[in-house]
Amino acid sequence: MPTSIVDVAKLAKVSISTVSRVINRSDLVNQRTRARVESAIKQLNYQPNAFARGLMLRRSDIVGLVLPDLHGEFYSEIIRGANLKARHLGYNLVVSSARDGDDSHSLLRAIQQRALLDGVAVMVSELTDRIAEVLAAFPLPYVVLDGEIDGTPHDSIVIDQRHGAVALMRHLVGPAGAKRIIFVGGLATNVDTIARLEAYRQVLAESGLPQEASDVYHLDYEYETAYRLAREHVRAWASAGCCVFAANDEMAAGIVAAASEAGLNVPRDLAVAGFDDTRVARMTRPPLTTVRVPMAKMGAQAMELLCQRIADPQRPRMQISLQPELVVRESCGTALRRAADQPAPA
Amino acid sequence: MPTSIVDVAKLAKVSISTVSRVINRSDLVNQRTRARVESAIKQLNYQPNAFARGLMLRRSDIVGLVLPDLHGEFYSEIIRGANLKARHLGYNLVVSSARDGDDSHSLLRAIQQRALLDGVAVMVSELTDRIAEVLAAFPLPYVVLDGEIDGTPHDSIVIDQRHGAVALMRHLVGPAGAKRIIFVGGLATNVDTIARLEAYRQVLAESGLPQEASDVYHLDYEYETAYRLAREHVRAWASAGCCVFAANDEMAAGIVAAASEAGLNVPRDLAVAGFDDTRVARMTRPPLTTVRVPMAKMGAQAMELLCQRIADPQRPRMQISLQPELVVRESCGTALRRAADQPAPA
DNA sequence: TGCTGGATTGAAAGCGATGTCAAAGAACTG
DNA sequence: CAGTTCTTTGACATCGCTTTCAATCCAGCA
Repeated sequence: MPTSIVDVAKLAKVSISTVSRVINRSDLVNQRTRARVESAIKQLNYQPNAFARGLMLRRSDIVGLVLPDLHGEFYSEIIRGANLKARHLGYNLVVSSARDGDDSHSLLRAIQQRALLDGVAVMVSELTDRIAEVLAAFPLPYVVLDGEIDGTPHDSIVIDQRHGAVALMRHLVGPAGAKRIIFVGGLATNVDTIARLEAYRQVLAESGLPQEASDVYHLDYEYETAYRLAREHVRAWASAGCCVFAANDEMAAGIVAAASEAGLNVPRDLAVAGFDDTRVARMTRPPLTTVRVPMAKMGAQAMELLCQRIADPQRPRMQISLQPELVVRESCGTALRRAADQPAPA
Repeated sequence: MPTSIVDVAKLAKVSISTVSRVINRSDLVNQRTRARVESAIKQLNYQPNAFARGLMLRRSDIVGLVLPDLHGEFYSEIIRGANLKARHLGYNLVVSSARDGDDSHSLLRAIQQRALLDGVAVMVSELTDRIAEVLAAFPLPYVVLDGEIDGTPHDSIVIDQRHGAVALMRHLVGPAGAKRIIFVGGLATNVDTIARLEAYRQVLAESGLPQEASDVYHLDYEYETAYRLAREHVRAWASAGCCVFAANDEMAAGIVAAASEAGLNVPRDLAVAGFDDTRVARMTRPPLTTVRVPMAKMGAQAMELLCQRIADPQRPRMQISLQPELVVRESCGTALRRAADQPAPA
């Protein structure tokens, strides 16, 4: 029922080839003919059929971004960066989330089955063997976001978490002058927690601070949980001259809240640091010292890499590593300050 | 280069018609033949070409969701609800954001131009004439999210903000016992702010509380701004027996923080209410009384409506109105409590 | 044996675009 | 004016699938 190229051709009294040329801005069509065709197109409100077009061209100029979940700022930052870059590169971006009653495996399959995309960037919460397997047989150009840092056989963008966490820890033992550091992380199996915990241990070791197993807590990345834990410990921590390194900003915020309620002054009595530099980091009093993970950049780089792969499927795989950045705010007692209160550059 | 239906047919020694039947689970193909074809498909790792398929079927089973922006929890909630529902209805959902160097108009155009979608749900920050015009000429089934409540010529889902704000205000003047209410909103031109402010005025009027122009502040929905404002006023507000109605949770959180710092007890000295019931609402001490906007539901309803429209393009337009829900937590002094601390049902 | 009819299968006609190639004029050269 | 080139146009094959529609096979039946 919708108008096709044939209708336009008829109305303009030309062949479909000519119409096609006009659409694709080929320059071998006469000015007057072009005008006639264009007016016919307008008159019929004609839109080329994308399926037919894609069938011939074998491309849609659309790339996908699959995230494990759409909650949280990380993801919207990634999307923002990816979107912008994709558009610069001449692609449209569509986003899909994997969770919600469906695991990433089956999502990949869905996309794979009816791929109308030229490529996808996938971020998975865990790069399991199953998923790796699916990817290996993936019929589409793809890149992996935040994959493993060591020789995966995929194009990927990785964040050097370890590096960021080390920087933060060094700040705590250095300028912030911690005598003892409490680590509050997520589950012990969580890859992010693992990386951050390793950095924690490394810096404690290299600076000769005490490493007590009881200084490490494994929670669930939630505000409320950290708040409850802190309520029981803040006084003890404060009197022991501790700093707290929370593995994300939300937990750090919960700890700051508990400390304030206990009448402690952050950072004087208890310094607290977070991780991720999400919106919450600026929503505590005082705002949090944290580590900014360059999410927007990650999205952008992913698109860049993806488009290179689309352009040249033979190109050898690449891994790009991104460095997080230490953001010093008032929650860790120090004179150091940085012009870091602006949103990350796109 | 990728395998096509012809390759499968050859390998299985059947015609492409038969392969097609197997793919589409037609039941008029012999068991043994089917098995042969299926094994060939597996062996070749064959995936039907989605363009060719779409060209014939005139559908892709993919629907789109276009949001003005992907920041914030609203959006992820909408996406969550929409995703789930879309899948139930047999569609895949892709999401696109409109902002970021591109206005929604041009995004719509992009989608429109190369539509591979069966339909879209669009949410625009402002339903300007320009956009309405684009929509009117839209060649695809679509629904509008959070459009205007009065007779737009589109299928749309609207949230009855007014209703929610009235419920909250009545709670403040009733159980919370406010003598005077401060309104902290966004820009005076913002549609959300306008609706909430109207409710504010209405309830003040009906309950005979004072309406001072100076009790209404127009900020920018940001935590920091509200915090700064509150720092100057909280003591005065508290001693006047005020409640604060902030037009979103972030500003409410900023106000709570300022009050706590000033040594005031929330809610005893100053009651504060927010709006939206975002994650932040549970990240203040005490947690915020607020209004939950049923975002997930909105997404789901949008998909439902969209799919109905796709199924029957002739169906008359529909408007669906969704009611927000008052969520009472400790930030407004009251004995009233509700089982409202769980995440919204999907 | 010859027919009817159900179960399978294949041949071929699109779907709506792109792109190749040749044809038709127009313009230019000798 | 014939021959050559350039510009502009149209015919038609093609992409990979779905979907008639007809053909084939074989059982059942008179």
